[in-house]
Amino acid sequence: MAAHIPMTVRTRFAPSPTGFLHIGGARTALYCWLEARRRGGEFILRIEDTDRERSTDAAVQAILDAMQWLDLAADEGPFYQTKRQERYQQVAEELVAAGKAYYAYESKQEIEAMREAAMAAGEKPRYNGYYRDRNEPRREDPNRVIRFRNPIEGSVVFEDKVKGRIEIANSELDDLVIFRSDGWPTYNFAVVVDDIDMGITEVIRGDDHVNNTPRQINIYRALGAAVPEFAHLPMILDKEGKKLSKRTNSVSVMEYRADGFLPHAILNYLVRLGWSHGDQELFSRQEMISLFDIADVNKAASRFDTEKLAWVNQHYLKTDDPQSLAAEFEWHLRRAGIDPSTGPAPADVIVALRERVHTLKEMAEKAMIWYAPIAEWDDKAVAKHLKNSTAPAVLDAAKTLLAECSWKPEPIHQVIEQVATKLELGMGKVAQPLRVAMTGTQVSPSIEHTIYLVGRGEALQRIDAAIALAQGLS
RNA sequence: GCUCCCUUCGUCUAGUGGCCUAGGACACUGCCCUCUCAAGGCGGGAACACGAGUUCGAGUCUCGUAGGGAGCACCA
Repeated sequence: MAAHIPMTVRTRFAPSPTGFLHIGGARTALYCWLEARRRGGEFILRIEDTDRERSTDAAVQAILDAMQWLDLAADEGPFYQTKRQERYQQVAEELVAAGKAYYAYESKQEIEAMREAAMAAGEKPRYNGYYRDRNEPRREDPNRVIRFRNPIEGSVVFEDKVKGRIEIANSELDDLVIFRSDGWPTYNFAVVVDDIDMGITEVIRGDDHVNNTPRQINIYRALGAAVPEFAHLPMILDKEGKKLSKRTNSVSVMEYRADGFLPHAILNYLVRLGWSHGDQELFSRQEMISLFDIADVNKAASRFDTEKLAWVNQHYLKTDDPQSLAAEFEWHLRRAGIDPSTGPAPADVIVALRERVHTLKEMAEKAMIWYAPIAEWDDKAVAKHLKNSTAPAVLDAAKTLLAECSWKPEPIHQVIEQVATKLELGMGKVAQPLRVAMTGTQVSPSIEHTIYLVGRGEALQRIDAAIALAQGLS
C-alpha cells in the first residue's frame, strides 16, 4: 500500500475591504486560524478588492489593524485580488478555449428585462442562455462578458463540515458571469481561481455563501482542480435576533477595543459562540488551538450577548498579570484624557479596580479619582457626604496616624482600625468619611487601597481640604 | 415567487435512542460575607416550536406543519 502523504491544511480569511473588520468576520478569521493552527497547517489572508467602487485603502488598513490587535497572524499574505487581474483573465479565456465558458454580449438592460420576465413567470431570475450555444467569437464590445457553461443535468452534492450534506440540482443554476465587461472577474470566479492557486484545502466562511458553493464546485471541476472541503458558519445576530447593524450595535472589532474589551476576551467569547467543549467556558490560546474543531461548530445562528462578553472580559481582567494589561490600560487612560504619569502606576490601579469593573474603559473612568485634580471636585456634594458628627474627629485622627505610618495598604489598614478602636466607632463610620475625603464620592475600592494609591502627600492634603469643608458645615 | 438552511432555559450551549424527574455558563433572583461599590460562597426560578410516525423506549431517528434566516447581480 502506498504511503499516504497528508496534505497540509491551508485555510484562508478573505474579507472584502468595504468597511471595518466586524465581529462576524472576526469569528470567521478566528475559526480559520484555529483550524490551521490545530492541524499544523497554514492560515492565509486575502483581500477581495475587485469591487473597486466600494473598496478603500482605509478599510484594508482597518482590517489589518484589527487582525493584529486580535493577534491572529497570517502565515501568508495579505494577497490582493486587484494584483491578480491578468491571472483571472487568463483562466477565463482558457475556459472559453476549452468550451467550458463562452462570450456573451447582452446589455445590462437586456439582462434586467430577462430577470423580470423570469420573475413574472414565477421562476428564479436567471440568464436564459442565449449565447450558450452560439459560439460567438471574441470581439470588441462594451457588453462583452464571459459566462460559465454550467452543467444542465444532475446535481451538485457536497458534505459541509458544519451544515452536513447539501445537494442542489444543476437545473437551479444558470450560466453565471465569471468575467465582467469592465475587465474584472466576478466574485464566484475569483475565489475559485484564488483558492486553487493558493492551495486552499478548507474553505471556512459565512453561510451566506452556501448557495454559491455549488456554482463554485462546478467551476473547480471545469478547471480540473481538486474541490476543497467547505465549512459554512452560521450568522451572528444581535440581542434581538436581528442582523447586526451598524446603526444599533457595535459591530466593528475596534469599537469593542474602544469600549474596553481585551482581545483575548473577545476571542474567548467568539470561540464559544457557536462552538463548545463540554461545559468549559474559558479557554487559553493553547486550549483553543488544541480543542477547537470546525466539525463541532453548531448549525444555527446565535445572538451576540454583550453581558456575557463583559463577564469573560472581567474574568481576564482579574486573572491576567496586571503588568501585561498595563499597556492597553494606559491606552484607555489617555483616551479618557488622563496622563498616566501624573498618578499611581497603572498596574496598581488595575489591581485596585479589576473586581469592580467589566471593561478597561470603565476602569479608566473610575481611575479618575487618582489622577484628576482635587480642584475639580463638587464641593457641595463632598460637604454633604461629610455631614456626620463624627467625621471631623475621624479625619483628624486618621491624618495624624497616616502622616507617620509605613505607606503600604496593610499598615494603612491598621491605621483605620486604630482610629475605629480609639473613637469607638464601627469600620463604616471611619471608612466612609475618609473615602469621601480621598475621592469626593461615596464609592471606591477598599479604603486602604484608595488611600494608598492617592499617595501620602496628596492624601494628607485631601484630608485637610475635607476637614475644611466639614467645618464649613457647622 | 423559487432554491437552500435553521429550531433545547431570556441568551450561549451540553446532549449523537435508555446515564434526562434535560446538565453547565451569562443574565435575573434569595441568603451569607462586608468600610461603600464590587468580587466571592451557598441556594432558586427558567427550555427540548408543534403534530404524526418508527421503537419496548425519542430532546436524540423519519415525515409533515409552523416560525425564522440566507441566496437568486457584470456585489462580495
